[in-house]
Amino acid sequence: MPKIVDHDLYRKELLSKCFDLFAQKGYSAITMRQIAEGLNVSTGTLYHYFPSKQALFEQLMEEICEQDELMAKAELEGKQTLQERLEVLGKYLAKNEDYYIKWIYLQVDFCQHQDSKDIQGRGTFRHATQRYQQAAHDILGIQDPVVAWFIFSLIDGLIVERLMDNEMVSITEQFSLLSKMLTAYLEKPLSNKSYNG
Amino acid sequence: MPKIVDHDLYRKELLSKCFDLFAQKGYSAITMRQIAEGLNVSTGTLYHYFPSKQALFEQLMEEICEQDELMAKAELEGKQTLQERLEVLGKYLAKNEDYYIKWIYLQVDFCQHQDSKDIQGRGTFRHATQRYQQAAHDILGIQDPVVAWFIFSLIDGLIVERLMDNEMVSITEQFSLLSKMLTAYLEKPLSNKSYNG
Amino acid sequence: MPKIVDHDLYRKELLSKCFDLFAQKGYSAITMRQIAEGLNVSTGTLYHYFPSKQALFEQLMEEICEQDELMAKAELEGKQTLQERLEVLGKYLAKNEDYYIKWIYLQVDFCQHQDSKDIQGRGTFRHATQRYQQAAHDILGIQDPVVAWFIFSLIDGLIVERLMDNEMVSITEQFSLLSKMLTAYLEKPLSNKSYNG
Amino acid sequence: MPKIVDHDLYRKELLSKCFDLFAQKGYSAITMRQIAEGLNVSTGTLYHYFPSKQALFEQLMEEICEQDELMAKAELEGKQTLQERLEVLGKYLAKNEDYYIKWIYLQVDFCQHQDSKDIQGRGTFRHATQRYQQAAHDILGIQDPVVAWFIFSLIDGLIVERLMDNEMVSITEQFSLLSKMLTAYLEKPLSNKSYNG
DNA sequence: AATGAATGAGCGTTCATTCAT
DNA sequence: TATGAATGAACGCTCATTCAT
Repeated sequence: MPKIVDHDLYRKELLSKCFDLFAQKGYSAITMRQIAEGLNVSTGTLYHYFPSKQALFEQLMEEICEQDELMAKAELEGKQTLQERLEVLGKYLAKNEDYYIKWIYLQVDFCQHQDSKDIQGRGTFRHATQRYQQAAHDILGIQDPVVAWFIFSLIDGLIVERLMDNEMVSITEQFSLLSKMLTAYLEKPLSNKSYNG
Repeated sequence: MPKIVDHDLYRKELLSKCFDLFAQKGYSAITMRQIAEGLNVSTGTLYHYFPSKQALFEQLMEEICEQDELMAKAELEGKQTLQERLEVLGKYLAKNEDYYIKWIYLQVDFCQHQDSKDIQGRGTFRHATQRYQQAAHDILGIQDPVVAWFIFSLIDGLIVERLMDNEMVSITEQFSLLSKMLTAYLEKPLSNKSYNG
Repeated sequence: MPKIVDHDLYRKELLSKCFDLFAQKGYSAITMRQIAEGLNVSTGTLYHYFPSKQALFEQLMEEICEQDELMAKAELEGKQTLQERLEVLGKYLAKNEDYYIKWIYLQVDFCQHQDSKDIQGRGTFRHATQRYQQAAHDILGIQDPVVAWFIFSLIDGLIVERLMDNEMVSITEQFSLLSKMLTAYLEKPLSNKSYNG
Repeated sequence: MPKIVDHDLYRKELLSKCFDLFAQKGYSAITMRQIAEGLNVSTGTLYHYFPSKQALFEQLMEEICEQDELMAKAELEGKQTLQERLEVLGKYLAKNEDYYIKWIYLQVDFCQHQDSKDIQGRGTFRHATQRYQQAAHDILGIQDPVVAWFIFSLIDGLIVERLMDNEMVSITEQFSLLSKMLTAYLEKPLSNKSYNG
């Protein structure tokens, strides 16, 4: 009888602990030794669960994509008006700013890393993009994809500004402005609402 | 001492050629040898002009910050209305999308790198942030800083989406929407225009 | 204690399956994991039967030495004339060329490995050498040790040439020549037959 | 101006010093660090001259093949009769036994290593084989290829026996026997001299 | 008896950096 | 000024071996 360990469960446990490590130093800069130390295991054990640094990173991305979606959905459940939803979303982002800064770090790393290496895991990201769009419908109740991507882009941009330590930008403040702009825009009776309407 | 002039000139020349190299692979992943090769000089020569990889990177960031601001200003010179300016800015960004994707890569790298290493060059970035805000005034003619940062954040976010290869997002389209939303919002007679307006 | 019997039997069973594994990759290049996989057991089980990689290898050598001698004897049983015996031996070697190539690989590995490491198992090989000489008597009916070692050396050399993928060398052809040369030499009435008579 | 080093010359110098190192421990068992130490350079320098361990080994093989041929030719130059040549060759091999034991170690390593890895450098060896055959003509003045390969195989086999520390085998003694057998065989008037003679 | 998770030293290789020329 | 040879610490990864189960 082997040592009783749920291989897959432990793998996921390790995975979730890697998030901060990768985000803080970046994919290339962090070493497997540092990750192992951060996880309180030996390098050998780390390689027992993940075949390579790249595989570890890709598995992490996938895992986080899933969790991120679930978290966002859970947060917005039951909110009715757009204003209400935006407010909740803004507060949620502001509260979890640190998390989303790390998340952006990871995503940018992933893309940079994808550009130069073999095009593994491209599917993962495509998939994520589609899910995000779907999430826009589900979460915000917005039909127009241009508006949906406007909001998502703004969110990304706000996180990026915060990541750059820009203290002039407040997520809640910006969400408040977004809410007003959106209201003004959507209420305006005349003209087509979006470029390709 | 005419040599000094040559030295500095050549240094800036090398610097500008480093942009793509750092952006494509990331700070940690690219090697001094690769940079030297890309610059068609020996590693010795590279170290003759830059004391270290970190210094090279920091000098590059500073250089790009300056150039970026100049380019943006030049682009928007003479435009009068906000709509006109946004349109020109959107087209400019769309046209130079690849450049700005690289620019974002660089900035994110820089921040990640700053977080973990000695806090060198923090000044550089702070400075840049202030300049950006100033640019909002000068370039877009927008007084309200919240609105200015809204636009800058959106721009960052759009670039990030493009960087992630999100083909659902079109910069010009989004700028068109921004223009309309902004118009609707600013025209609306009632209520205060911004959170802390 | 019937378990002891099983244990030893199973150990020999595993041992014989190791032959190809060591021969194909070499002592240093093959890993205990690969051996375990090749034997369809876990590394733990492998270590249950053999205290170390080195011990496993040494036990293998001993085992093969014994089997090799038995096989050769069995093959030549009942042959009367030298010519007849040489022919049978040549055919046998040609037929089992692959086996003897592997055997040479193993022996060379063993010696190389002996030279550098602790001088364990030196006895094994000495022993084997003496047995080979004895075999020359028994198997070929040759009294003169110089001639006996001539033949053994030639066999080794032919295998080495085949191992080096030398397609110009045919074992049967060479044995045919050996037979003729030996006949011519032994028939020649004059002079002492070997260097040190 | 760079440090003045004849890159290629130094490379060959390092190469020739690697011979013993590889021969003593075997390709897989010796480490690049050990080689570097043996060469009195850093691992970095070693990699400056050789792109990989495999490449180093292959270059070594090629180098030794060339030198080996030259040495053998130089040794036998001017000898007239076959007996004389065999005697000289035997003495030469006996004197350089240690060298040829190492050479065999290297060759066997190379083949084992070739079998399992990419089939690089196969050409090298084929080439060497042909050169050896050519050498048989030039060096020994033997026309019949079967006899030529008989002698080469015997040489290989003698070296292998010595490598296995078989003290019963003396190279000069065996060469003396070879000489006599060959004389007896070649003098014998009747019958065809060799298989395809 | 048998498993496979765990370890950490050590592997082949790379890298920022130094320095003789 | 400019070169590229040299260094050795550190990288991603592997391995023989141990041990809890």
